[in-house]
Amino acid sequence: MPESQPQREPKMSELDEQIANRHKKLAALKDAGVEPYPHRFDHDLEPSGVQQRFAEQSAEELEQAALSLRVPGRVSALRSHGKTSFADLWDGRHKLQLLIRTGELDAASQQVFENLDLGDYLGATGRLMRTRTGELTLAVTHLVLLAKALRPMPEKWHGLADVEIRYRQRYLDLATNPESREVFEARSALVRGMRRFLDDHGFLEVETPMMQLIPGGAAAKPFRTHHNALDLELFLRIAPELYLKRLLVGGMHRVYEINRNFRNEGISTQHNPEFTMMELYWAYADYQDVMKLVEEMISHLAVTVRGSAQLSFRGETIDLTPPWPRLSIREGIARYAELGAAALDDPQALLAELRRRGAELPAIRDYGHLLMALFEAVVEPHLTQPTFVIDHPVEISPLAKQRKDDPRFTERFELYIGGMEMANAFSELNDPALQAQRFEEQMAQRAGGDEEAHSYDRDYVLALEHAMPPAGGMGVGIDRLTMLFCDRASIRDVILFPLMRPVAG
RNA sequence: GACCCGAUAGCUCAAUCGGCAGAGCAACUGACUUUUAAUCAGUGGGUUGUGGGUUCGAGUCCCACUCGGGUCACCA
Repeated sequence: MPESQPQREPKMSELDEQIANRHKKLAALKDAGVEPYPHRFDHDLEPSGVQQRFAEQSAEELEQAALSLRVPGRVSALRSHGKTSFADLWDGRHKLQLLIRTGELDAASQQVFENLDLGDYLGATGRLMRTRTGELTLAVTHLVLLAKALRPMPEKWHGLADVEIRYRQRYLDLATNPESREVFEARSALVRGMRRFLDDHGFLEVETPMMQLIPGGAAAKPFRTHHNALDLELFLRIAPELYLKRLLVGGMHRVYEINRNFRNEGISTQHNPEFTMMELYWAYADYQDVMKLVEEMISHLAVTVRGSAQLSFRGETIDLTPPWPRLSIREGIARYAELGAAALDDPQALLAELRRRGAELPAIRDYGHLLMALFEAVVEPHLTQPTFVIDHPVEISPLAKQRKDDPRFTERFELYIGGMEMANAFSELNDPALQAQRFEEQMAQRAGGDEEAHSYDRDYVLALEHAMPPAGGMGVGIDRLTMLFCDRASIRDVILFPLMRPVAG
């Protein structure tokens, strides 16, 4: 009597039981001489390719053609009707239905079929046909196992919804949620389109150091690392800027780089510690030229990647048709804070206005920092449609040229779209003495409590002393641009493996 | 870093006022020769994130912790 057996096995959890079942099938296959993880599979098309190529073929045309195809894919559904079964092969984008008549399979194929589980990779050989409901179907003559899945896949209908698992085990997200895969395909198309656009405009793609002695080119806290052989403290770059501008000195007059930057700061829906930036430098141009270039580039990419210059983002329609409005820092504040012209020039009035609004006060309270703090508090929330915010204060723009008509401000722009800062650009400062002076001012700010003030890079000043041509330069956040293009609220939805805290234990 | 919200079967989700922890898919057994979220009959599967507490009784209330999401701060 089974219930009287004292050594009865303890009950297995559901997951353990499913895994055990799959291991049993794996063992059965091995016993039958089936290789469960073969090295390769000669195939004609994946399911998407079959669907694409034969979409227009009628049942009669397929019957006449009597095409034999070899198609690989992951088994995503299994419908058994006794002697006839249907399986779906999935390639992450489309499925191809298999028709399997168990009586008509050879012995090896029969073994594979009897030990099949959802999630297994399969290679099917058969004749392409349409069922009486019109479904494009491969009538299988031979089956090979390409890889055995030892754990169950997420449920087929709802897919994987748990955001934590989607980020930690992105492969499950990609394997089950087509809309997630589409985001990363769009991201790839975006980067490809950007490279093509820049190449077509005579820009040369280059690579500059990711490990730097002095982390320059931006205001941010760096990650530290160490080179053993040289016993050297190094920093992961926060920006490639100063190296790319050294290339301008070297006569590479149109360069760009698309790669990762690393900033040791908080994580949010718009921030990942490593993120992708496109930076370009363009000799003999200034920030006005760069504005025209970037509005042309982004609107062009929207049309080629998304099919329209009008994008839906967070429930609003964003129109990327150029030209985009230019809004100076002071104009913006005057418009949205309704401060008089006199107050705009008066640090005390700016401080009073910040206090009145209960806004965060900057660590450094000079004119430029106060003006920017007020801008961020009152203007930024309004910047849904593409807007070039221009003419930033010199105190926060140590790498930019000053305006000739008002040296308190620089020839700089930040591009805002959908409330996100998408790009940052300026007419590049190339006067070595002035640059040295700006670095000095940054060091003073650092001493004054701003941990993220720029570092003094003497080697960069040395390069400028050899003459850097006048140039416009720009950085564009690729992740955020992808968020805009794909209407995603979080940067984690456009980065394949966002940084996550490890699970305890 | 602060605050708010969340975590239930492999997956997607229920569970009324604190009163026997459930469904669908998936798994397992069986039926079925054109289904496609196949269908039908049956079976198994839970330390309700972790650790405490209150209570006759906790998925539910309280405290702490872990992880995640969101907002703010910082920043691109």
